[in-house]
Amino acid sequence: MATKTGASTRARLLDAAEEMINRQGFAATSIDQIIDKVGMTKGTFFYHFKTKNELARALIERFAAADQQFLRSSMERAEKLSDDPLQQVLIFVGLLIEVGEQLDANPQPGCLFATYCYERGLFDEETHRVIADAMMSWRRVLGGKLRAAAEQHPPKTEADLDSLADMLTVVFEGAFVMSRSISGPGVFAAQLRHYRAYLQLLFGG
Amino acid sequence: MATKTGASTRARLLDAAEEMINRQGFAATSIDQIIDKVGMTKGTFFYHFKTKNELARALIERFAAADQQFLRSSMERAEKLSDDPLQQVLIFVGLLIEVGEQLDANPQPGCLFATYCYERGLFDEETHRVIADAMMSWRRVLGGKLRAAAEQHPPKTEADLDSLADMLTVVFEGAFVMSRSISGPGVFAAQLRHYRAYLQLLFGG
DNA sequence: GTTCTTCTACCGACCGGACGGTATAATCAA
DNA sequence: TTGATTATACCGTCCGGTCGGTAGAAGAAC
Repeated sequence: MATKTGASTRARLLDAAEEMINRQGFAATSIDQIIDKVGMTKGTFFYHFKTKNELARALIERFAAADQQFLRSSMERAEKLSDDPLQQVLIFVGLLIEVGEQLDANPQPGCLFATYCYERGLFDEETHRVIADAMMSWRRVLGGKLRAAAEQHPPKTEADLDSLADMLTVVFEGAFVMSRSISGPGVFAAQLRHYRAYLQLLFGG
Repeated sequence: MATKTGASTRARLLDAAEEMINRQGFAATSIDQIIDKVGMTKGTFFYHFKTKNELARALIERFAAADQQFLRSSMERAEKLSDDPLQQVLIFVGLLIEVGEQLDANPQPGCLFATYCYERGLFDEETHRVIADAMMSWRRVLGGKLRAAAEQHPPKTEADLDSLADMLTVVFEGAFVMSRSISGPGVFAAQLRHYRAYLQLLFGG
């Protein structure tokens, strides 16, 4: 069917672009390189994307959608496994540690959010907003849980719970930089375990 | 004096390049843009740097040297203020929090290490090694202190001290991403305070 | 059931300009 | 004079983007 091939062609372009942008950034990834990789022509590319920057937006929207779905499904899983908000958070971080272990097995894991934010000047406001919204929703979901947890388990130290929620994102993004810069085993898993240990110590275990 | 102007010319090129690379990345920063900004010509640029990638290496080496000096001087200051290794670490992180507050006042703070690692494919092995060495020396210096601290104050939980040292770098780099992506006050300071709180809880205080 | 039209999907030659880089002359202090 | 430094003009390549066109499926009309 016509529509089917069209959709898969678009997806293949997005896949190729994401992989190359991950390695060398957006500006250094030319349209020629992308179409060469998937064996298509320029006409095809510009049929699916009006400009290179529209590709960028489509990419980040796809990435953010997957990110959101992962956030929600992981939190739902955690909620099914315990009724205590603190335990839910710890299980949630535990699920992320599993993902971290997969990332650690990857040769060069990358996050499109970070890639874009280091070439920030190239993208428009709407693209920036997609990234900001994604991060804010992690803060909202995890922050809400942390507040519920704090009610039942008063923290040992005064701590701002929004920035504590942000810290998960911060650790994740920082781990990307470190795992790319130095070759060592288990960066993500180790860092996320520290974050979990902090939560355990803070809320008392 | 000839040498003097030469040196300052070179430095001005490096300054301009760093600022623009910070905003839009390396690939998207053209030599023409750099020389326009400082009001020079191409001949001048290529007298000082054989290629664009040599500029990249000079930039990262200058950045890494400053980073190293900051690491050593901060640790020395901390060592003068206390004899207890744990207190030294906590003071050290406290000094970083002060730096974090300055970064938070900045409109778009950036770290060249992270910028390069998100355009990794563009740089040669030696450039990568400069970054890896810098991160390793943070691990070495802070990790050493943490081991000394752990002897006198046994940690509440089993914790790998190298990755605990790495966590400072991780938090720092992650905070760059977050502070660029969402506009909110005090990202660096808040995140580094969480790191310090973790250390305090872990080693008991 | 064959003609005409329309639509999606794709192709590849081409354009102007920007890119990294070079060649070489001019300037100037010591 | 010499060597460090700066200016100007230029080169070939690659860049993002345009454009005219093709193939083929799906209707619609008769």
